[in-house]
Amino acid sequence: MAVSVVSSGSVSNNSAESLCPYRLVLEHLTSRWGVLVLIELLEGPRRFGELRRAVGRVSEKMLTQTLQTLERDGMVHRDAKPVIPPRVDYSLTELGHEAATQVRALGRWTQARMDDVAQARARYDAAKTPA
Amino acid sequence: MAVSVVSSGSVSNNSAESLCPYRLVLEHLTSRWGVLVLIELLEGPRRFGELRRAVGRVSEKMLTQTLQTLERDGMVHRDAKPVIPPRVDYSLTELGHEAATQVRALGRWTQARMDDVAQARARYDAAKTPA
DNA sequence: CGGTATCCAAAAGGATACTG
DNA sequence: CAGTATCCTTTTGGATACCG
Repeated sequence: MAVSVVSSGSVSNNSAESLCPYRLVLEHLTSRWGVLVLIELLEGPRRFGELRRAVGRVSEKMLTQTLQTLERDGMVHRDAKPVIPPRVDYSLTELGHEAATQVRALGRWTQARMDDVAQARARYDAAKTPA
Repeated sequence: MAVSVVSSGSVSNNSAESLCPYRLVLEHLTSRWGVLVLIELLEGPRRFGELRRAVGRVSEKMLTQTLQTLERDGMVHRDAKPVIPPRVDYSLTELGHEAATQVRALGRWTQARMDDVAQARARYDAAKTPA
């Protein structure tokens, strides 16, 4: 009856605030900036500034936060070189590589299906606004 | 240089507010309640109240919003029976079934890897708080 | 039952300034 | 360069009340 990823039921009712732990990790992987960081890192190691430019419009705060979360979850490896000026390289761990590959697959699937989505929306909107 | 899901680069810089369209759809699929609804519907059609109980602690507002978004994107089919009291069945479209399958796969992978994540976190936290 | 509408609290997110 | 700290705006989400 309830939603579970593993068996046929039960979401493992998230009491109040905290959802089941895996849900939190999943949200990190699929978060707005997490997705883009993972996909970019799939191309190879990147410096902080490179990621910033690659991702587009991220504030330093959010990129930092995203990277720290992914590092803590064991998805991203942070290599800070003790030089002046500072140089920090980020790369995927093996775990992160597995995750990123799946995230990218879902992203690609979505892109490939955007025409279907657009058509569905057109139908939906037309039905809603017949006037 | 920039993150793209399709080629080797470019996130397709999201100018300001709106991200590229596919990113929005991806966020619908991977949203807090979207994930749980898709996974539950993979088990079969569900009524509004059934989904509400299965997902756990969702407000009516959020479940309605989630279902409407997924319906508009063509992932979910809504079948409202004209009876008293009202009865509405939700089910996955073919598109939604494809999406849900991938979402569930990512969810399952995450669950299967939770031990690795926990260990990574323990290491990270230990390194941060050596005192 | 299956919603919609409104209001309010909480969290996410960005701009700016500053540091090692 | 790669952050951290602070402030403020925007978005998200829940509680409540009401409707068909």
